[in-house]
Amino acid sequence: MSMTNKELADIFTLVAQLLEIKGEVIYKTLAYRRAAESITGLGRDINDIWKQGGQKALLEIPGVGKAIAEKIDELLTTGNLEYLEKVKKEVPGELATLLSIPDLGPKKVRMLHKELGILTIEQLKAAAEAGKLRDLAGMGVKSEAKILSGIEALGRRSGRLPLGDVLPFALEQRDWIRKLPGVKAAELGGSLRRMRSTVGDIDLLVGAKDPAKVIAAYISAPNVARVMNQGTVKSSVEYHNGMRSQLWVHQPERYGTALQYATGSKDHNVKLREMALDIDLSLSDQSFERKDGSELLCATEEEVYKVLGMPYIPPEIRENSGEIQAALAGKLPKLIEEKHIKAELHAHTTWSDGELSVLELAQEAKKRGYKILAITDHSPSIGLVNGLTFERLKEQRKEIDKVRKKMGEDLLILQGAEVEIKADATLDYPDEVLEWLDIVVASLHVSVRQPRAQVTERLVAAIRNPHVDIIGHPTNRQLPDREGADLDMDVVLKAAAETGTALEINANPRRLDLDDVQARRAIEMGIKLSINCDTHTADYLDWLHFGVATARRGWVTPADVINTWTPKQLQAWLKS
DNA sequence: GCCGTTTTCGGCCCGACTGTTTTCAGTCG
Repeated sequence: MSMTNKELADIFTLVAQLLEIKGEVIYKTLAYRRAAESITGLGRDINDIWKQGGQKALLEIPGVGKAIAEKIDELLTTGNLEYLEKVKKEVPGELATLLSIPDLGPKKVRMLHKELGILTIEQLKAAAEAGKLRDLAGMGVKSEAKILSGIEALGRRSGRLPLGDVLPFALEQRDWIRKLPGVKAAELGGSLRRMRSTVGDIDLLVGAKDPAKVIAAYISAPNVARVMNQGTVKSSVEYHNGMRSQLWVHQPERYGTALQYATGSKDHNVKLREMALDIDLSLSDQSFERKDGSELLCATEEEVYKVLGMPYIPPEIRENSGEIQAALAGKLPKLIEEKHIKAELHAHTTWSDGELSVLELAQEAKKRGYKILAITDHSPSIGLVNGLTFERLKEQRKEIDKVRKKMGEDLLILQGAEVEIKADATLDYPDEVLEWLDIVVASLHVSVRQPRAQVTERLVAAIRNPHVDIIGHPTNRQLPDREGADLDMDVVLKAAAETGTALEINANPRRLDLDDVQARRAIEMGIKLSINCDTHTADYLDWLHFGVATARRGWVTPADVINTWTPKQLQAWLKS
């Protein structure tokens, strides 16, 4: 029985939800949740760990102990989990879906089932409309209405959005708040600040002397559709575009603990709080509180980490995945920054489906301080994008030569191609053409749904071709919904490590492919990465920061990325 | 159910807001 990490994690999440509804001790449900999250973020196929080391190897996964290891073993062996079936006899599995309704938690779900026999969202809706909920213990007219509007909201909202869809709007809101009178500081928090590839709500954190004034302005902003919560410390709103934000306001002298808290991740924060307790301090978004009740205030995040004996940890890696240990040991990586990038190595022109001429693209690259630009138009097998035949490649070279003369020494222009890895695992150009090019990016666009072994073998064949320098957007995923190819990443990474082929982090916020977890594994294996915008118009180059952020989340340093190299270094690497 | 340079047993993060209570429970982040 083969199961993906996600399928496995979903099962443990379901177990956690049902146990919660059942009223099991919270720490047990927490344990299942932690295990589920850990398996999701593992970055490697759990089947491989299991096949190689059996149940014992599974214990190496954080949050997985004896009991859960046994259950993983059972699931991978039989595809079933007896324990889950047992739990379902006590708590019907359907009840878990009710938890997706806002403001409806395990306790209320249990009561709704016990008192009214409600199992599904439809039944709940009918009961609420019939006014049957208001008489239940602890409920009233308002909670009834809230549940109804929550059910409606479920249909409207589609969960997490791609980072690229949210960040520009969120930054506008942040900057608007920064200009409010009395605001000393304002920053994004949560998964946005950590630059996760998808985000839920917008978290805003403000330092100001008069919180009431800030909150009043926030909830009455012109783009606010409705106020969801309103308090003296925090409030939340929904905007007309359907996005939601929540805002915390703290005194400026407490801004450090508050921002640290609001940034998360939750697991990272829990770890910090545990560490604080070890030195008799209780850490909250307000302060460090001593045993005698006195407070230690932090106006900056740096101070928070200093109190705990650590250097500042960049938000992108605050996931409790080793960063705290690294910080304590003085071994935090010096993460890559946008300014380190000196090359765009994946760009399309009007010769295929780009909108800029070779000259215009070169001028854009120079404007942004780049030293190297690779023109990598499509190969011919993808009909729609006007891919180039060898004849047209030769014509294109003439134009590139002209632009080279014009740009002079300032910009090294390489003629390359984004060559299609075809469904039969061959490349769309013969070796003679690939050799003739200065640089070759090979990518998957078609037949991505092939079975795992087949699609993996396709990619490995491309990696092993000596003329291929970079694998573009390796999985071809599209956020938020289209899953990438079902690659055996262990095999892919091993091949890339052996051949010295670079793997791309595509900076398009709909792609971010490789993802952060895969990128981290890649560099641990010594694989070089290439961060590219896959430029089709000038705007694409503005996406670089998304690619850099994904790399930072993967602990990537400038030395891991070929786009940081000088022209000389890059040319030497291409020759080798 | 997991976990351990003060523990293999006894812990396991902290606070705000809402709606229902008349001092609190549930939910959320």
